[in-house]
Amino acid sequence: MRISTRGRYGLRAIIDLANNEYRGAIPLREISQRQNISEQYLEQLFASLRKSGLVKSIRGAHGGYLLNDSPEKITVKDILTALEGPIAPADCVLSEDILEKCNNGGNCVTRKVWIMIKENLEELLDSVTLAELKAESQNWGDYDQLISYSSDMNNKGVK
Amino acid sequence: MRISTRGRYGLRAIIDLANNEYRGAIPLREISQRQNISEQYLEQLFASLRKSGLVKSIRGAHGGYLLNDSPEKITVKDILTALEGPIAPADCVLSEDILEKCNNGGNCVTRKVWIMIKENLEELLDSVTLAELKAESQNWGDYDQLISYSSDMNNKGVK
DNA sequence: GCAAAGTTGATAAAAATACTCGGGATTAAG
DNA sequence: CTTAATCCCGAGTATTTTTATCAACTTTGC
Repeated sequence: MRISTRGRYGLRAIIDLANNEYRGAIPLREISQRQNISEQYLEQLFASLRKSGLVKSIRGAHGGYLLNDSPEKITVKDILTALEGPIAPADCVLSEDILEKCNNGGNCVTRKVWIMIKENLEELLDSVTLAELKAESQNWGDYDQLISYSSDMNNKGVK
Repeated sequence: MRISTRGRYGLRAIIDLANNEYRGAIPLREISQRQNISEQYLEQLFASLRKSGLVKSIRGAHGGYLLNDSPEKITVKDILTALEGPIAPADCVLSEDILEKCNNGGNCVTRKVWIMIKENLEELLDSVTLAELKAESQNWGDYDQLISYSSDMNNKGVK
């Protein structure tokens, strides 16, 4: 039950963006430096965020990324789903197609457990918005400083 | 946010055990056949369950496994934790030792999210007992038949 | 035109996962 | 006491997933 670095870095990165976009489009280079995540990896993460419609990009010189919606409308579930794919403890709760391949046809005790986990987690993550995380991070004073260095253990850092 | 096959197979296996132990110690061979999980893999899973005190073993001919406690006292959290390790979306919620290595010293918005997930999940999983799963599976009639073939996608089956 | 930025696809390295294998120890039954 | 059934344990391996990195390309402001 771990969240991969995609989700962990990505959430940090989009909070960083939310905290800075008042200045206009934010290039990944900036986020990379503040969050100590390689620019190239961030590119991958923001590609996912963009395809999910959470951020929009402005190309060319002085370009960068902006939130595509107000932070109040973006939830942690949106963000983690964009980065890690659907919340599904097991494949059989992912889609009906896959469920059909299962000989139990859904009459399976364990499946009920996976569905319970999925629904519980979705509700929880949907209840927290990016706006709340942004506000909270700003309460601590200089947000950029606080999370300047990796908060995650397996961050290799920018080279 | 996936549960590995250890957790998925293991939960099925211990439900199977709960459903059959009224007959005495159940050898893994039996569970292996009913659940279509290789005996050798089951050995690994039951080693974990035994070390966590959830099951006890009887060695020698006519040996096998028994629950070490009444099913009412065993929760899904106990089972999944035994099989997959502690529920921790990120390392920084795992132990104080690891947290100390984090430059933020815990003042980190994302960490709050991971703690929230952890606590929510633990409470949820602790609220479901093996007794409940057992009862539910028996309501469907012949439990053994119903879950005879893998309910999981990446089960290679017994050779 | 040039430099700053996003876009894309390939690929490589590392880690975790999902098993398999072989031998050893224990014990009930005949 | 022998045999077969069973658990026990440590290695080893194959596969998949994760975590990146790289290079080439496109877009655009100045």
